[in-house]
Amino acid sequence: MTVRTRFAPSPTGFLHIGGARTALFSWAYARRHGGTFLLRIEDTDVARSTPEAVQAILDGMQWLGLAHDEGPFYQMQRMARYGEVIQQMLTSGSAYHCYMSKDDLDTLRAEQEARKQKPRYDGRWRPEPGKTLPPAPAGVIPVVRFRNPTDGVVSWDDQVKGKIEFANAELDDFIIARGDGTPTYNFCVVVDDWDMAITHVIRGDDHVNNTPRQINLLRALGAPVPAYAHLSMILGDDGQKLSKRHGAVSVMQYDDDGYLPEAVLNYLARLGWSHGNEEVFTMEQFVAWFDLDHVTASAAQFNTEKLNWLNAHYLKLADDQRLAVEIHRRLKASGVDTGVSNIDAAGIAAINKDRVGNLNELSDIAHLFYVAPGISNELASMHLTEVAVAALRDLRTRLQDAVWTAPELSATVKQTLTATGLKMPQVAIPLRVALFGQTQSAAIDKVLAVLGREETLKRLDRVL
RNA sequence: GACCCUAUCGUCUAGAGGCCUAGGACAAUACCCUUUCACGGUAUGAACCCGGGUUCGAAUCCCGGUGGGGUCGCCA
Repeated sequence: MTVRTRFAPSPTGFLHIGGARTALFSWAYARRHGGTFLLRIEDTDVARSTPEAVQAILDGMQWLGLAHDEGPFYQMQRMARYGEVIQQMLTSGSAYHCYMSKDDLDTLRAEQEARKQKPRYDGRWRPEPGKTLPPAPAGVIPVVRFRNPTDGVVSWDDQVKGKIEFANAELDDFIIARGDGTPTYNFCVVVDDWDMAITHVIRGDDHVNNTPRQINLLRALGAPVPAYAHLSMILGDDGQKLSKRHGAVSVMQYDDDGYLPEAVLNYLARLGWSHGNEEVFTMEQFVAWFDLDHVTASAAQFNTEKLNWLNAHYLKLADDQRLAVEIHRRLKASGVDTGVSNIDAAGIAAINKDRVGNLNELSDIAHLFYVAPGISNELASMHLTEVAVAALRDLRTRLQDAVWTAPELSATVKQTLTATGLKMPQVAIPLRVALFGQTQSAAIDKVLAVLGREETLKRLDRVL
């Protein structure tokens, strides 16, 4: 049997971190078993679905590098098929028309809640042997309800949570088609998973309660029941649940915030899944190791600090040319023209990538190379003392004819040390202030090498 | 309220009855390295929710409690 998994978001917003992990696990499971991963857009909520959201989801998936093998399928394009199945069910008696109005339904639910009961449809239009149904009210367009079994239990062996069992008595006859004929979620999912031959449904925890309904539907249709794996939810950094109002952000926000996709992926993989003590691994390793047995059943709290650590780790490993592209992109976005200078962004990346936590910090440093920052009075008076300026003057003369490589520049600075009798920090710090308006930078010889002779002398002359 | 799920250091987790005086990672703290800030290295502190069982033996199995979460839509 070929494994077929799917990621089925509804296009009512961006791809957030929880959805991204669900997609990642579905993708990995298919890859792990040489199967097929498909993307399905569940857009039957016409009022809330937007093309922008579809694009946002596609963008997020692409940024993460989670490629689907089939799709994207759009449920709105499958209406004919849904109508056909509904008609079939109506004919076979596994579904029926219900003329109860929304108002009556609301009243019924309010009464049930007042009695502290579980709100549910009371089956008044459900056909039963020997039961006489009221005459269909004129002018009312009925909804279609599924005739759910009333006895027994429905259970499945959840691939992450173990055996889960529901009494059919707990389930009511849910609506599968609205008054306007459009099918509803549980129904579409079932028909799609069936038609698309999905073997493993990997989805969020919030669908556990839909599963017994979907299994009953599948059985009524005579369709095979796939394996289910329900992933527990991801809580915010503060332990609170993520919501639109609180903490739920688009995966693209992580791009904006300077995270590398491989860091986000590695973090997400490790959030709720483990492989012994492995913490840092490639996607190839993840795919080779991934299994549902080691997915945690309980909710996990998002930890930005650990993500930051992974991001810093992957930054160190990242190719300098790739980082150069990121630097240009980010600087350009903040209005800095990097074209006027011949400073090599890859060089900047090479000497700074192991000192920063994210791409934005790297870009901020790069900014200092492209545009000479001002020097605050405070720093000037503290570091550009008479002694320091004299040393810088000495250094300037030597720099004039120095061979412009880091080792040679290091030697040059040391000559100034010898000449002035100062210690390295006594020269290096004023030099940093003169060059960048701040006291910290990467190793000063490397910095000079990247900044270049012309720019270095120009900046030095400002303070001499 | 009903139903369903869940519970190991602050956080993510290892752990499938003896290997556990509970391991790793992030974070924290200390020290080392050092041309500043970082990086890096080393070390330290830090947890099995509670109560009953089962068993020679339980973090691991069972029951109950408590905490947390999910669902109860003509949303998905």
